[in-house]
Amino acid sequence: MENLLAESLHQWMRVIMRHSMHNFMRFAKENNFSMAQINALFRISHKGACGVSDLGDELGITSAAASQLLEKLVQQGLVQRSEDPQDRRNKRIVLTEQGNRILQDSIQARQGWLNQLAALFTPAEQEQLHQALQLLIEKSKLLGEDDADLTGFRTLMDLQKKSL
Amino acid sequence: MENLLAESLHQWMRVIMRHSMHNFMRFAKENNFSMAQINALFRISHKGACGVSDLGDELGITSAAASQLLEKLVQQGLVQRSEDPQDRRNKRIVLTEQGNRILQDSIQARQGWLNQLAALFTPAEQEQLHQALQLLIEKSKLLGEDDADLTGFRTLMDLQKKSL
DNA sequence: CTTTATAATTAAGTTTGCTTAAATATAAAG
DNA sequence: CTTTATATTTAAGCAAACTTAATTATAAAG
Repeated sequence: MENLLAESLHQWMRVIMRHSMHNFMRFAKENNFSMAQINALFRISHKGACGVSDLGDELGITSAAASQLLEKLVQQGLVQRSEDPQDRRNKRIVLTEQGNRILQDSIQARQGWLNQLAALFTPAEQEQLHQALQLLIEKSKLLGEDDADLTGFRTLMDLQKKSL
Repeated sequence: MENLLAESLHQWMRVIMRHSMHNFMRFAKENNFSMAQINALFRISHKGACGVSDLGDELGITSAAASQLLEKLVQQGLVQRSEDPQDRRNKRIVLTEQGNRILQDSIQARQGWLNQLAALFTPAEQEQLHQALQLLIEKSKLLGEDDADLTGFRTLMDLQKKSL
């Protein structure tokens, strides 16, 4: 790795993944949610009120699939689906209070350990780390969500093609 | 939130997830891997040589399911499955060179943006952030992987039960 | 008004990822 | 040796999450 900070960031990411994913998946399983469903709750929460096709695009599935997914979430009382009064072809999708609670619980399941971690530091260290993280968070806002093709897709797809 | 650092950590986690997950899932989809498969590659890489049932436990599935999952990975040339000479009931599961390459590519897809982020800082900032992250990584080692029930499962399950 | 376009849903069928139960092979114990 | 236990695989079947195609409802354009 060319860059010391980049290396640290990658290392930290591995730590996060190892600690978080197991609990998160256990949470999903024990409460009978699919990853797709929880993912949908996240996206709905993040986008605010949005339409069915929008959500499908967001999740990378067809609008038909999104509609079906939503139907279940509505039946479970996690999502409210109402007509858009402006254009009645559209639906407005929002989380119910309960849906938001489930989302929060899933976040807690995934990152509850961060609270324990934070408690391990002295107040001075906490202050220093807090500032460092704020710096990272600030700069992250300059980055778009999609990395076009800096991600190594091409090489992999070539590789796959040859191996088939 | 009671703690400033904990709050920053949660916030930073949200940033990481938002940036990483979309690219990661797109990677999986475009290259025709399921999450289960990539997850398996991770676990195999992390545990080193291990048996089929071990892997199943790790992934939270039956050994039959693990066997089937592995069969596909073997056919794709990503995993090598050989007899354990010590106890020939056991299989030794290891990544092939190609399997490891796919794993690395998937990591790149997920965290390639971290390189861009790192490049946004001055050398002095990079040094400061590097040290902060190393502090976090160090302390993380003191934490177990499972959080027992600090994760809020109980409250959620009660809630679910009532709503059914 | 009639046509065309758009948003969501429904229907039908496929694939995937699991499960349990049965089969196979090896090891360990009596 | 025979029995019992363990590790993996195979077989059969099920449920979830998609897909495409058809349907319904509304909006916008001619």
